[in-house]
Amino acid sequence: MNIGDVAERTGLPAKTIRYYEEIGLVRPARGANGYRRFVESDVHKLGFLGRARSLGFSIEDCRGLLALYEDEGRASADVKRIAKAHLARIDAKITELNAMRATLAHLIDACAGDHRPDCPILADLAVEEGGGEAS
Amino acid sequence: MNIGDVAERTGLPAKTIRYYEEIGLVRPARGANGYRRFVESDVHKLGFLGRARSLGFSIEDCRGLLALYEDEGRASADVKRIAKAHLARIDAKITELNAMRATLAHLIDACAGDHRPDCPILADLAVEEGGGEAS
DNA sequence: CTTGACCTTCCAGTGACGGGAAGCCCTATA
DNA sequence: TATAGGGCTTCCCGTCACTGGAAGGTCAAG
Repeated sequence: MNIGDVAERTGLPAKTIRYYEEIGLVRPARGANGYRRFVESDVHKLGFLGRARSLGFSIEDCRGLLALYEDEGRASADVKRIAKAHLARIDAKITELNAMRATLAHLIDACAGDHRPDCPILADLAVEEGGGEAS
Repeated sequence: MNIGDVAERTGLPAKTIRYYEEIGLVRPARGANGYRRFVESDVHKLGFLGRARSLGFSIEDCRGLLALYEDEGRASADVKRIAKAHLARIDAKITELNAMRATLAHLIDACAGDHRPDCPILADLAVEEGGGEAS
């Protein structure tokens, strides 16, 4: 199977697949013409990678997960540890974004949004002390 | 004022301040010795930038906000538009992260996390169709 | 035999900096 | 006055996970 077919089947761009080979996540064989020749297990691995990436796992996480996936004798605890660490990062990011969202929504709400120059958004960004309190 | 003092007062690393100059967000004067010489308005602008960045505005957003900030005759609607677009991006990101979080939390919950190799997390990543449904 | 799709490698750029080297400048102290 | 140190300068590379594009080789169809 050529890279184009694999791209279609996995939903990953060909560029991405080449990149994954470059960093050693997959090792497709090569045909006499120099083309990459993918077998089913390559496609399967790339699908795995695509789904793990879409869950926000980093490339290094994926490398670890893939190694565990291919290790028949792994302990599920090892996988769970990686997943829990990632979940914690997600939670931290969500918390951060929620805080931003609250501040920003408050400022937007306070801004008339008309032709006049008065703007609480800019006023808040201009002050030295952490503004944004609704008091 | 030298860059070190400005870094301390604004909380921005000196590297970041130099970068902001490089991309034209600030234009500090130069002393005879080649050192950057910051005046109060520079410090104020950098503080503005730091706060806008901490709210997640992109550099290009910041450039626009800064221009509006310095334009006495701006319409608050222009500021509000930028802020609302950013809020929408934040909301999209939060939605995406919540979806990830739900899937991941579900998988983690289903994983025994012991010495045995059976692992729903890997099983889900291995299948072709979008798994993770609690059904 | 040509066209056009597909494949290859290599190089550069993204966003927003951070690390570190090489070298100049300024001040304080011996 | 010599020197030690800290701060400042520019420059270049590295980050993360790709993406775009150029230049050129390969293959199937007409």
